[in-house]
Amino acid sequence: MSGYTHAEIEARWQKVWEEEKTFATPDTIDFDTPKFYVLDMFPYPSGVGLHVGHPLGYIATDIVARYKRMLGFNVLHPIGFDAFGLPAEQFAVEHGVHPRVTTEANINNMLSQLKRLGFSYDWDRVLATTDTGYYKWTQWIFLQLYNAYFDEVEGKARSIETLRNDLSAGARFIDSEGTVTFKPTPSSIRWPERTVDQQEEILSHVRLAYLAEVPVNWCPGLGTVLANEEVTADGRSERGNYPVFKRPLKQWMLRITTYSERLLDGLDDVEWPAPVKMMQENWIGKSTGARVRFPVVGFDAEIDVFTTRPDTLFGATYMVLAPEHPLVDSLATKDQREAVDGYRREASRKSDVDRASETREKTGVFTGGFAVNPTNGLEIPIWISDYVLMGYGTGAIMAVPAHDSRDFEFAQEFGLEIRPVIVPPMDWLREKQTTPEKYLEDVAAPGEAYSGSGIAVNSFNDDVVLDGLSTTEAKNKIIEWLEDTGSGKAHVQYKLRDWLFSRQRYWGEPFPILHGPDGSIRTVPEADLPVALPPMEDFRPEASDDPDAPPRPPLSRAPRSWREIEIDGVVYKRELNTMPQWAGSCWYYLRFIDPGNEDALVSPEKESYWMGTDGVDLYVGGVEHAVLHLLYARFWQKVLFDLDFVSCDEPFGRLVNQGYIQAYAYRDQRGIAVEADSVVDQDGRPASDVQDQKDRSYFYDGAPVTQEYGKMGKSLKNAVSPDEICEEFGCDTLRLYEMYLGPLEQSKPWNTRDIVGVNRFLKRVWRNYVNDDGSTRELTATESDETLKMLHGTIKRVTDDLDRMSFNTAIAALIEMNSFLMKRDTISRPTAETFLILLSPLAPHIAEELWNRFGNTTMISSQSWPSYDEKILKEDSITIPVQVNGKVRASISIEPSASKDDVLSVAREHESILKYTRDNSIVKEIYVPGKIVNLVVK
RNA sequence: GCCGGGAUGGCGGAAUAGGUAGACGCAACGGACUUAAAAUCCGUUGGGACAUUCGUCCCGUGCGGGUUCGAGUCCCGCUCCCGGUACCA
Repeated sequence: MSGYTHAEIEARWQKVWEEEKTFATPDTIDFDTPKFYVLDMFPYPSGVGLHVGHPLGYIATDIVARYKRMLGFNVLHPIGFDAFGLPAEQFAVEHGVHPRVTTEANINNMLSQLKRLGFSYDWDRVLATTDTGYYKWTQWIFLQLYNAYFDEVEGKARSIETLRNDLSAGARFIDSEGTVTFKPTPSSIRWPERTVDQQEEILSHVRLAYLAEVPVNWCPGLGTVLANEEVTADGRSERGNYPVFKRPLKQWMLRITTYSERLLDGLDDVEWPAPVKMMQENWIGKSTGARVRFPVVGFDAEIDVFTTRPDTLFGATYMVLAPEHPLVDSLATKDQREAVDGYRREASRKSDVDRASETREKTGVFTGGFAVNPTNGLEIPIWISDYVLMGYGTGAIMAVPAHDSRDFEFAQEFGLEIRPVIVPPMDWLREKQTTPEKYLEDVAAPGEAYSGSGIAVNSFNDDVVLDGLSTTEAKNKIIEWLEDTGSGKAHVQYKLRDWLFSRQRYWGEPFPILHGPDGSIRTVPEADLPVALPPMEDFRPEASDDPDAPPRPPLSRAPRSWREIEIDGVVYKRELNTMPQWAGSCWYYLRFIDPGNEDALVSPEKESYWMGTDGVDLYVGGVEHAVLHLLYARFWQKVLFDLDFVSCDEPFGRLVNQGYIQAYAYRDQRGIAVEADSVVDQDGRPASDVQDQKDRSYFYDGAPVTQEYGKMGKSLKNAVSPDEICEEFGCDTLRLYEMYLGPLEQSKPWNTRDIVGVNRFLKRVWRNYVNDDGSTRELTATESDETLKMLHGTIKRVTDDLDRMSFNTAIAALIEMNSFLMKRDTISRPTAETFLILLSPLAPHIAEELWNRFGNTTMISSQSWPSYDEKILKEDSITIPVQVNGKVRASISIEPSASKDDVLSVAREHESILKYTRDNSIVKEIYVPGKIVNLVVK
């Protein structure tokens, strides 16, 4: 046997690595050695198996893990499964098998696929969110959330117990809405005078986990409610694409909004891709401005609005409430009642899909009521319109049509007053072919609102004058006035909403919560955790086409012995909702550190070593988790940090998003995707051989098809399985190919045809060291200077490239070195072995095999990463280009240490240069040492 | 609309600090070996002009300007593509 038999080699070493636990991270470890925690985003154990796009990130992290081990780091490189939740459950429902069974089968299938790729995970740490030993601690964290609140005074979470003590002792004060303050305020209540039940009711307003009746995203198609993050822009479920309706339901919520500012601030401290930071920033959506109260004419009520432009208050000529606003009912006058009710009915019937799909034409109805503009005392009409959303701010706005495009459109539609209070800058006025005077006279003439900054005008009353002030100055001044007069105050508004945490599904973590007959809530004692999912034959959700049908969680059909529990003679009912998919993935990176711990979610010593101050050192995953998982996990981490369970505030210090693997796909005349595998061109050649060439037309089963290009997957029928590639070329080839495709972060096309390139490389490596008869090549003891130079140059290149995760260029360097070595008559043992070490993180099996054939009894992975010698890399002479007027005209050979004058005189004397300088004079001479000479002639 | 990211040969990509654009691989073409094919090896390969030869010159990193001795890289203005978001007051 002499050829490169990848199948046999790879199977053998995978077996050895697994049996000898080569890559297991010992439980007791030297904490003085620097650590490196490299993590892949938690995969779902999907039923359809992996395609070649999935392992892209895993290959990258595996290379880094192997590289860092050789550099002497303690490396933690675990893998596990996010196995609860909709995908697993939908798969189970579709196949009519219990999710426990399908989940287990899918995990085993995926584990064997991952093992076949030669990954150096610590297989002893594999976990799944569905393990009772795991979700015990998910439930435990929920209890911590329930028993904590966000203390505005300290800017961090504290336990409810501490708050109770502080309230009794007068160290904190609270109002009926749950605002906690350090000093008493007029609205603070007398805590000790309240009954325990009343106190509990007030505390429910501050707990980080709370039960509330709120308008939620109800998805009858899935039989469950969904988080905002799980609903697409066109109002459908991200999973399954079912319509989603707004509807009020009593649900568990997590008060993530209290962490808005911390979640925003923390982004400054992490090394993440800019787009992900941006998406989180936008999702949190911070706006600064003011809240202003407008008294309602005729009865004792005020409309509270939020505005980012309090400097335009004098220009508020009407108000608009969301149709669902609670004040609407009392505001509507007899004359307008019918119109108002009609509009509200219509608005409530519209799902978000309808609202989005309609043209943005403004609709609305006058309520008949008026409010008073607190700045100038003018009575302004109150309207309702669906362009004001109940879910943002206060659900009401002051309309400044002159300086807000939405208000402008609305005012134009209904003939409302438009009052200019800002003079736009001259540039804008010129563009609109107008002047300040003409603009103030007819503000609607430009056809749009001016919403930028400018100089305030028409803005004064007896106490305050804004006229002449810039927008920033005017804002400050009017806020001061609002606060003095009590009509408003500075306010920061966030777009982020609290996290809806209940799902009406079976396949999730049960809540450790009991409901008393009087409506009281009781937590399951820690000692009784986990609350295990009851085994159920019929676990299906009650899906329905009727958006008004009541949600019936599957657990309501669990045996009474599970649903009800008697404590001290009182019968409590268990919470029947389950936690959402994201719960388990919020903290799995902590459990990997100490997966078997039965006494704590993680031991503090191990946690502080592996998480340190910056958390996971390298986290690789898809950009699709930019807001959902990454925001939720950061939130939980911060709560656990505040409560002293973990040692760092941000869980993922460095994040890298891998790009998608894309591939050509083909659709028939009806627009239906056909198997890309079976498409041929006009000459009958497989499409995969010619797909990037010009003048090709494609056929499937004799009928013409059109070519497109997109993310590899089921829907486009263009998936390629890693199993096929491993079988034909070996997983070392697959690993190299996926990395050689281009930068990790970039999306790039899969081209099965190109794989032969890296496969040829590995075969050449093999032939270079293994003779035709299967014997190993004779290696010499000493090395030529030329080869040494090549070797050290390659060490430098590969090291630098791996440090910046530029795997494609590292492979190119190895290819170049191998091609160089193939041409040498002799190779020394150190050269050959060093080459294999450099190759081993990328193509571990062939490296281990050749290492072994050289007679080594140790594992190649236990070797130290080689270092290079700058002295060897130093050249005796280097070739540098000589430019004339910036164009290369010659190259000269110089000593690297040559002086500027020497180099320039050589350059000037060069035959090809004289041509250009003979008839001209040199006006400037530039020499960048070791790089270039440029002569400027005239 | 707004906010990000990007555009380099036939294709994937390289150029890390403003310093020889196109490393490395694929495909293509020519050649060697072979009865033949596969495999393997060698050579050519951004476009164009000139040259019998060594070669010489011009153009070229989406488009138009600019800064600089010198720009794929920096600045200004566009075009197109991809992603996110969408009446967020």
